[in-house]
Amino acid sequence: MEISYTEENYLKAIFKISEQDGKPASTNAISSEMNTSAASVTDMIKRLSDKTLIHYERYRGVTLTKRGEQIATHLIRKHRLWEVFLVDKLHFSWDEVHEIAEQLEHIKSQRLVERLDEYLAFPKFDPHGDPIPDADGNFAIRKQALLMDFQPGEQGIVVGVQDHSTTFLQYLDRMELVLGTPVELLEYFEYDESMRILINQKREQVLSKKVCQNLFIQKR
Amino acid sequence: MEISYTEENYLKAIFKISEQDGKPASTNAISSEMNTSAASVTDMIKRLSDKTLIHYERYRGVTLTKRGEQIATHLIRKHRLWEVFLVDKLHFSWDEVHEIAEQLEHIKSQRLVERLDEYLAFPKFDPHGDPIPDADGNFAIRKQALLMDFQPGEQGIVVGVQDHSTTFLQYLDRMELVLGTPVELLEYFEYDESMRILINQKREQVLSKKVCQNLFIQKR
DNA sequence: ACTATTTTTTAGACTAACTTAAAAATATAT
DNA sequence: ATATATTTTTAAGTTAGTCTAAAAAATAGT
Ligand SMILES: [Mn+2]
Ligand SMILES: [Mn+2]
Ligand SMILES: [Mn+2]
Ligand SMILES: [Mn+2]
Repeated sequence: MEISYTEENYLKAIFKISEQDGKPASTNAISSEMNTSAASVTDMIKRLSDKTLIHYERYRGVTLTKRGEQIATHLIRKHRLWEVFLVDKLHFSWDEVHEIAEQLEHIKSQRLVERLDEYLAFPKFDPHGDPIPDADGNFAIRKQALLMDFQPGEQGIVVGVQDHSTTFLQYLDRMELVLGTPVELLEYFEYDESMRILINQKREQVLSKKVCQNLFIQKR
Repeated sequence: MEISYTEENYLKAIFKISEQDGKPASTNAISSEMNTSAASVTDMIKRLSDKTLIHYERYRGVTLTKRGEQIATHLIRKHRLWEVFLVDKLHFSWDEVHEIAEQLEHIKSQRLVERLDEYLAFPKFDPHGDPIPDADGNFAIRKQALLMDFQPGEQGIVVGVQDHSTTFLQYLDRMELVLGTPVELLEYFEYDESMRILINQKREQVLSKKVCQNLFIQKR
């Protein structure tokens, strides 16, 4: 059965919401994620349900079926592989690639994904530190924590971001807090919940609460 | 103004027909190229005309405006660059790439095209020997002729194909008549218009009329 | 338990892109 | 020149995806 560009985006939205909230995706949550009206969502829900891509009970929210989830994770796989391609091969910066990958993820060719994966040397994470699911939809798991939850003295390396906005990514570039950078929490200021950290074992920097809440660090 | 995926394909079809026939594209020619009904074409012609992408007089056929032609050549540019990528970098064979490039040509990102072009070292021809237009829509010209029109004794190298079908491309692979192969016309048989040629200065081969009509050779 | 608020669905309507069937215009052939 | 054939357009209708406004159901607050 053919799945349209739009249907694919709805499946991806439902996957994202379910993952974030840990419960069925509500009509409003989907409409907000998709920037469409709630009525349009109800409409699409019927279509996806007819195609057995989602489980749906009215007023109860939706969850993906096995097949729906497989399509969603495959889209995420393609999205993230293309982001790796754009950054590693075409030298885009990490704040420029998402929009293009949003288009590229819809290219339909099983063989293309496999060849691309191989060409990129089977990457496990994308340029933002997000895991790239394998062909079966399994995501690599990594023990990571928000800088927010660190105690003074603890060390680690930057491995990902919660916020994917251009402004945040450019801010991190400016602070030389790219993926792989070693950091150590020196001091926590209760007053504004900011933190003083040591970047790359040589430069001290105070980071705001907002920044600390959006930076994933792998402890060492 | 936004141009849809479908509108892009119509512009490309009109460009192709005008180029082939050297005259305005008729409704029927477009419907045949697009695999849609003539009525659908008339419908779309109105939309494209409203957007000033084509010149249109009813019952007279259509031609592209400057802007319409610019969009069409830019699509061809992207299509052929992606084909080079697929063959050169992802090691697809030349008979597998067209379908995927049909999708990739619609990815919208000026910067992506530029980076891709650079990454591929600014190729001037695609894997089928077709010229890749530059950013201004100018095609490289190469003096080439169909093998059909050669005289016994003349030599040259294979530089392109007229027929892009999978079966023809696979036939050429089998005959080791890939792009760049030196050939010499040894003998012409009037009976069935077939030709005996020397491939790569070592192997003799008889080619049918149909093959000779679809193979572009650059004389030397 | 009832009322008020929020969420979701239904109803009705629009656009892009498509179809078939019929009508109109153009081209061709004697 | 007129009849015939071909091409193109018009008319009417379908589907996917969208919208706004109104109705219905579920949730929350006292
Ligand atoms: Mn992304
Ligand atoms: Mn990413
Ligand atoms: Mn092609
Ligand atoms: Mn080609």
